[in-house]
Amino acid sequence: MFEVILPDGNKIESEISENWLSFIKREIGESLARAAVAVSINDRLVDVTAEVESGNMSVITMKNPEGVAIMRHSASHIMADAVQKLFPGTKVTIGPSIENGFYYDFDSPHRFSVDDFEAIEKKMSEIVKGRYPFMRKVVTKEAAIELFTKMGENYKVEIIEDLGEPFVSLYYHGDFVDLCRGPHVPNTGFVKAFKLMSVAGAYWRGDENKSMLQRIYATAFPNKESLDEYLKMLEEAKERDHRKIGADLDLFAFSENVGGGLVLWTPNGGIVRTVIENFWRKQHVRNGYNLVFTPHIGRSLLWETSGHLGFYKDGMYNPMDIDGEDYYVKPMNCPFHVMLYKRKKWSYREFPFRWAELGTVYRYEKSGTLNGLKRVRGFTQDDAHLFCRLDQLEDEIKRVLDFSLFMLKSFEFESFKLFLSTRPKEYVGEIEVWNRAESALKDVLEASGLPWEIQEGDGAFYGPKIDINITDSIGRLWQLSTVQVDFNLPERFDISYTGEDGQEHRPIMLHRALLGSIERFFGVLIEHFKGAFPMWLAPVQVAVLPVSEKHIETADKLLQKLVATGIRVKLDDRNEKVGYKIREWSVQKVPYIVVIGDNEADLKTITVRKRGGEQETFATEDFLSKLNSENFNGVYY
RNA sequence: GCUACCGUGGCUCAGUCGGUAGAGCAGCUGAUUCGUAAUCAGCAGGUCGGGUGUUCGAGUCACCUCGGUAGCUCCA
Repeated sequence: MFEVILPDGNKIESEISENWLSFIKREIGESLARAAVAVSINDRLVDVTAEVESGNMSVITMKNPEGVAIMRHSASHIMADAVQKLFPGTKVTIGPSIENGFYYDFDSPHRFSVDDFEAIEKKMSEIVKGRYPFMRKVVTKEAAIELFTKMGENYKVEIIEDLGEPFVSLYYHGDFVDLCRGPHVPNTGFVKAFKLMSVAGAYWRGDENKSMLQRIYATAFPNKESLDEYLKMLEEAKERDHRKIGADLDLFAFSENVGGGLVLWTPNGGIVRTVIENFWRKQHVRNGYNLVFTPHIGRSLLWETSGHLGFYKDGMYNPMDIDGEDYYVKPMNCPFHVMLYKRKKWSYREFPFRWAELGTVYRYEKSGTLNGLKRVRGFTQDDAHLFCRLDQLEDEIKRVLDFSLFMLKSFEFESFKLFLSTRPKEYVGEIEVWNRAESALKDVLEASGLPWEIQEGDGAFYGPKIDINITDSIGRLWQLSTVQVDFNLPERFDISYTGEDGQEHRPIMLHRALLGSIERFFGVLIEHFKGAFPMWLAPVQVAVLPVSEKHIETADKLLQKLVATGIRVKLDDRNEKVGYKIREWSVQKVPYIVVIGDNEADLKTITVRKRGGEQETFATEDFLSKLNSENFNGVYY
């Protein structure tokens, strides 16, 4: 006797021993039975061919994310099957579903390349067309080891041995068999739309000391339409790639003569950065911060005390010898800010301190990890360190969070997700202080009303933290802001203040960055706006185009007015047709283009072409004041 | 750092089986003086990322190296 409770609360009783498929068909409906890819029973996913059991049950179809993941996992088996049929001698390892697709890692004498994809996809289609049922078989560990040993699948054998389970499950489809926990779709015909994406190396078990396997990335969707939609989104992301736009709009550059991961800011990128930084400084002063500056290098003693030389030496560049002393290029600004603190004795009355710096730091990143502006070796943190009393902590965190959201919103990021990382296994400081800090952070998160998640044990050893992620204009998540509590550095540098009681107390230190690094932030901004910066950030805000030579004088008058208003404007007096110039400035994504011809001879009114092509005629003075307000009166220029 | 792939004038790309490089755009010069996404003509520009080797001969093959790309590992 089975009692199956459906999601709507209905209870179905059944005496029949059968599999879920026939149960669903009889008790719920045939169409659902056809669509079912798996069954969730008591929050456990099983095959539709599994035996009916009692509990809370729901049918998983491709409409559920789990259903799609199961289908992708099945697709990875099909891909492994196809690859093994086409390339004998290929050994299989693992092939999970991942976000937006799946992969399978192979060990093969054959070097896979995109040229193989067509053949593999064709073979996969054949397997799909065969509608081979996925069949689960539970065998003993020994039997499985014997089977895979005979097949020469030593990676599978290794997995089974490490599992340490007496029984393992195998999945068959056609003549292919793989060790697998399941579940899988009922048959290969459920995989309807798939595409191989790329091939890359991956270490066996993610261990860089183990052998390198060949990973084939692929994706699969419930139908062709959603696959195409996904491929289109990838296209869109590619078009937005800040490296491409950065070159097209001449925003930044790299030079192999300078070195990998070292950014050259061009005049165009330089002005954007200047505007961002001026805005940043202004807002920091408004928000009760003091601006400080510290050197790029410091003596080894500083880094010994901070612990960087102990823990993060690999990320630091080799020291330079100055008068027989080792000096290091800074990978972080904090030790300098601590030294600013240590220059005198402080009273509890003086807290909190908020010291901010756009500090350029250098860190050794492995060459393979460098990526445009997103991952570089020299970058500028929009850093600040706060020193406060424990009783001020919550307030300060709240201020940072509010400030951070204000900054991000100013750059037209609208959607946020927050993460709280808590105490890891290895930590410094007292547990009560940790608890108090964590609960302060939690309270702030609760009060924010924004979506947040806890990442248990993910904090740094020196303190808990909050990270703020933004969603960009095509839905990608980027981590920008971070606030970290630090119990470690105050201890290491032995900093203190005199309390109300006349005793020395240890202050709490906070590290925080709002934009993260200016370089990375710029990269994210470029992709967010697809290079079409809002007017206040655009390198060139207005282009003035005289129709012919005789209009240059008038155009120049307008130019002078704009310059006087603090607008970044370019006069294009080249001997070219208007259409040609329009095209060039449009491609450069300039917010406003003004054509000056006979109609504008007196400059009373001008016709403005906005980005996107729309035209509007303004009284010149009105246009100037519109620009002025959009440009925040030029205060950030 | 590891694996795979890529590297031809400022940019995008062509270059067959190894026989000492070709186009468009950009640039320059000249003509044209023109109303909202490319006017016409001419000129100049590269020794093929760098190095070594194989060969009578290498952009084309091999090895090394630098840079980049996709991942893996890492990311205080």
